[in-house]
Amino acid sequence: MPRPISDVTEAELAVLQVLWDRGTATIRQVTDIAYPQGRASDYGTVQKLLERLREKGHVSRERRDGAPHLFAATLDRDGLIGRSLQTMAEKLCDGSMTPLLTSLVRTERLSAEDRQALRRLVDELDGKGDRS
Amino acid sequence: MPRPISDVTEAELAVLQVLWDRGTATIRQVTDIAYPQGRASDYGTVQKLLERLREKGHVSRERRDGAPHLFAATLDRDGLIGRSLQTMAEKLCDGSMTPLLTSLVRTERLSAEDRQALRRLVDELDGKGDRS
DNA sequence: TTGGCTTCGAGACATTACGTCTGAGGCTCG
DNA sequence: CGAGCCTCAGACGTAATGTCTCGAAGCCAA
Repeated sequence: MPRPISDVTEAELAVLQVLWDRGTATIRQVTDIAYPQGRASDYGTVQKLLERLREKGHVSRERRDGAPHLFAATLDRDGLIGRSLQTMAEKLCDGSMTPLLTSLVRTERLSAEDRQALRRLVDELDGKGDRS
Repeated sequence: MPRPISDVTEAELAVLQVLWDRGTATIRQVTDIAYPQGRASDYGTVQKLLERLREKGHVSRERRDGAPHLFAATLDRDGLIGRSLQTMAEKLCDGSMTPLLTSLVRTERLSAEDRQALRRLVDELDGKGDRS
């Protein structure tokens, strides 16, 4: 039983990016931005993508009478990042995110400021109880 | 143009895990571990998966005469993790890994030891030049 | 040698995901 | 009324993925 999954696909992500940028948008607006070539069928494509994103719970829709539906992302960029990292941890690290963290710190060329920020973040966590 | 990608698929990952655990293995050995149900066709399945992994350059094969081919992973777990993080950064963060890092530190319930280890890692980086 | 086993290589196959496209119907506005 | 949007729903082609099968070849034991 073959079944590739990815929660948010390539084209869906392009749509999400527009919503992230603009906050809210109509299908027409998303289409104009995400498909500048302006094919006739692009509108329908975007509509389908928004529909699927809505089924997944990542996008909400506001009905307005006399005006086109207004769409907004319910999953923001950070949310998607967290979600993806979680999935990745489950697949590759038995659920633990620590290996990902280690890999990132090792790989990333962190500037001095980055390192400072990171240290501050950790200190912050130290403060907030959870001192296990 | 539809084209979902993932570099390493679900089934391929299962095969890789076996190679990571055992170091090297024959098709038969991988099959026995990854497909305990023991269908007749599983051998062929594993063979195909190994072939595809080899095309992607993630697995190497050693010919031995008189004995079945011996397979080994050329991409280890950390390598795959780094690779995946990289892909993710490109898709979601314009190539920068910093947002991933921040998200991880925020999300992960880091124990005191984890935090210590992380601090040490950062200090280590501070030492090694690259003090931009 | 024959028969049976395993391996190897290659390809066929069914199912699904994904992106795209189309048509029917409804509404508004001129 | 007609034109032009919008919405809903579904169909479609292509590709990916996992599975399955086949023919050829090698090895070993009887």
